[in-house]
Amino acid sequence: MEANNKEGCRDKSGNSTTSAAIVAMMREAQIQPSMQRMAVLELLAAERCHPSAEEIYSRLLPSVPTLSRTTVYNTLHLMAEKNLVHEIEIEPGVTRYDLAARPPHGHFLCRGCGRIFDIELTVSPDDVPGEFVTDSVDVFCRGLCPECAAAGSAETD
Amino acid sequence: MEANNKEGCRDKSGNSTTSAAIVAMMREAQIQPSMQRMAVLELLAAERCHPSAEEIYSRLLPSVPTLSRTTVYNTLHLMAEKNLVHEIEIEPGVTRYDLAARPPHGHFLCRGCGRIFDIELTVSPDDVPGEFVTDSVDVFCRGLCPECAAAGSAETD
DNA sequence: TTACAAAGTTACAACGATTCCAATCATACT
DNA sequence: AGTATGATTGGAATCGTTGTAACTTTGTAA
Repeated sequence: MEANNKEGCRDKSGNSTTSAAIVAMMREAQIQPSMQRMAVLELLAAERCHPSAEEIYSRLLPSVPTLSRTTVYNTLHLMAEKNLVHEIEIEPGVTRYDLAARPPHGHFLCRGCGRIFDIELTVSPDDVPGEFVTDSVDVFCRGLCPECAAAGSAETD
Repeated sequence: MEANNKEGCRDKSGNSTTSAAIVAMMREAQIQPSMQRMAVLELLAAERCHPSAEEIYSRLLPSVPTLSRTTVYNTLHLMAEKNLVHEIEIEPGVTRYDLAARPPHGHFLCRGCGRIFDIELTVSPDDVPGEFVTDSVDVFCRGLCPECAAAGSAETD
């Protein structure tokens, strides 16, 4: 893939969640709010860039120098199990994470810049035909984001 | 995951595609029809079990003993690029493959038996909101297949 | 305050899917 | 035949993730 997403997460949404809210979320999910776990959840709540475990780890390392990769993985697995986060496997080889406490939405992977966007597009479990018992439905789209599409068509003009 | 899919692919659809048809598909996609590539595409056309690269490799090995894993990967990448096959990343850590020459459909991963089912549920690229240029949309569902759901509810009866 | 159990964290080894690479082989065109 | 091009091969290397055993922290009760 020549796409690059190295610039990191641009989408720092202004709504920074307070530590109190973070702790409340974890208590509700029956998860002990340790420092490390709070750091992970806080990162996920503050930014909307669907980071991978590795990205979470390296982004947290400066402020939590003794942090271990294993702890990040343990934490994310625990939170996924307790439905605090969703796992997103839109790219081969990496699992990305998204706060579950958001309105349901689809995801769009841009093949230009490699970024992943939230889009308002969902499918209801009720739409699944047949006698399936459906826990969840994910919608993954691929193509060009508005920016890259504009840049691409500008080039060929 | 305690789910098992070891039994392999049950869904041998009767419609075995002729070698001639296989070759035609490849010619159309501008792919040289080598023995190895034909074997891969033939397997994909004959069975509807969404095999992984490893599964394709080990299933082909008896009849093509000198086959290399790398060739399987090369072939699948090439065919994906030429839109002869689709990559399905419904499970973490493995890419599965599906013949592209089928009516579009969604996929359902059963957490009971681990099998992947085709379901009649798709989303049109036109439904993606905003200025995105959408190449493809995948719908991935998780839950229990009819068999496992029945077995589960029978247990608790 | 000490003691102890339970839970959480850590570093590192191990694993599996995939990719990389250099060598070999097959094919088609002079 | 000779050569260029593309396909195939096997093995090493990479990368995300998981497993493991030791260590640290926390909570609780003497």
